[in-house]
Amino acid sequence: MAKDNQFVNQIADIETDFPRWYTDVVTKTGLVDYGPVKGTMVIRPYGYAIWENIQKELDARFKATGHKNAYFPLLIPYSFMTREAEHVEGFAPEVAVVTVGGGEELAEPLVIRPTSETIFGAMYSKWIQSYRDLPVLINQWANVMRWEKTTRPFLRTSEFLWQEGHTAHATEEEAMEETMKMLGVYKVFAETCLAMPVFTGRKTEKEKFAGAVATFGMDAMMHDGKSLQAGTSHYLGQNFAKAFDIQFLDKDGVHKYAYTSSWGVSTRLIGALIMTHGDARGLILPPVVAPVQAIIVPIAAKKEGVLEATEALRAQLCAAGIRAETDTTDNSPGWKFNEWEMKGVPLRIELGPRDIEAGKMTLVRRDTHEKTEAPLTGAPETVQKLLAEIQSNLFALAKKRKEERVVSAANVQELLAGVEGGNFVKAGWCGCRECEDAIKEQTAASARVLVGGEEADTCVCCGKKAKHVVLFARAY
RNA sequence: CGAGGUGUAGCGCAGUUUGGUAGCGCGCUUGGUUCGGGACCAAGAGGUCGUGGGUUCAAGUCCCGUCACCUCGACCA
Repeated sequence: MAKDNQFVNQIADIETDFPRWYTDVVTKTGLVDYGPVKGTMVIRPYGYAIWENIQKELDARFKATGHKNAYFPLLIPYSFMTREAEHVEGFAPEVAVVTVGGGEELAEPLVIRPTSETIFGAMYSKWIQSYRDLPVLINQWANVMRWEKTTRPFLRTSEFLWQEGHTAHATEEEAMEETMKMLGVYKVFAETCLAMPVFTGRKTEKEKFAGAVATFGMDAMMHDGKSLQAGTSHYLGQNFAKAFDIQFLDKDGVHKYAYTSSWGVSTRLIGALIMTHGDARGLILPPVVAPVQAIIVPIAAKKEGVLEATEALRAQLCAAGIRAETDTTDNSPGWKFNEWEMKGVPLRIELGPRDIEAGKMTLVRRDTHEKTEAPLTGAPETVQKLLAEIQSNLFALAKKRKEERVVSAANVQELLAGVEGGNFVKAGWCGCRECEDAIKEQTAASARVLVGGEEADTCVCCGKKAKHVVLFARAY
């Protein structure tokens, strides 16, 4: 047994101090460090590897739906931002502006992109002439900068990495179909790769993207019952087409404005992952995106044959496509167990003289802590199977929590009680901004998504006839 | 920007009330013994106490200024 708990719990208690648990976990497990400029984060190799796995999975899905990758510039003329009225109003307060270049004051200031609708719009205007040029389906992997007032690693940083898809279509229907299709891609990705169940739906006007006709979002429930917006897909209508003059000559010989969409997910997904699956010991990473899927811990490493056996096993697992590593440091086994558990590695394989003699390995699951033994022969298949089980178990656990913690409310008091109990709250809403603001004021909860296919009688706030069923929650 | 809080070794902290040689734990270095849930022994290295000024024989400690960071609000992927 451990001598005491003093060193086991290097991280804050997850139940009583979740925000602190989160920052402890992201910094102490080597995912990130704080950058020298306030609000920026350095994503360290262990954290970046998660992002690479996310990229790989998403990119394959984008390609499969006909999208191509490209790269657009970081710097955007300030005037671009002002062409779409809502857009500039929404983003102006948080843009970083470059005013000097080469030691001289610039004639026109440049903004460091907070998002790229404007520059995509400017280029699409040049590229699109005919209906034959449509649709244009482009995605870019990039960094963006938004000068946020308060920041937290992954969840909100001044600079973050993301993917932004920008598409142009001949018709409203097609653009809307694209918007919904990509929201669906995000949802499937979140559930199958991140093992993270999500709520999807339309956002209210208040929560809408600046410049969009309609925004659809995907929100996930975090461990403490708060919501995190994990992805968005916007139907932009002709707003940006008109602002940037994206016109095409249609089959009927008439010049028409294109209909555009944009959609994105960011490194915030990593934060979402952590806040969805963590426990008192630290991170739990779903196998699909875990940088290390199986960590091999040699026991009595100096004894003859142990290191040879662990290396043989590692090579065998890696050859089968499993991300396996061996911890060959001279820390004690107990130290390694705790360290790798904190880092969220889904499966630990202990290999010591006893195992080797018996031709076995000892397996310990991160999600259930269940310890089993299995023969060394056929190790890759055994490990693959276990990893798949862990992946689906994580999803099942998160889904169960998600379903248990949605309650209904008939009035603001119930809504308040619901969110204070760490729940998402379903309630009727009349659709007016005043009620939405009043609810935020009184409960600190905001409208996450409009729930489709359900009806309510009265508004939870004013009691008038309800137009929508809304999922309310406190949000990060 | 409004309200609170914190700055002392890489990390976490004590010391500040009542001024008097700069401390503790972890980590780090070297050597040895260990290894199935955060091992042990021994010897080391490491600090302009955020910063500027003031009071004093003497300031981590008292006074004034200033900066940074954290938490909670307003804003947001």
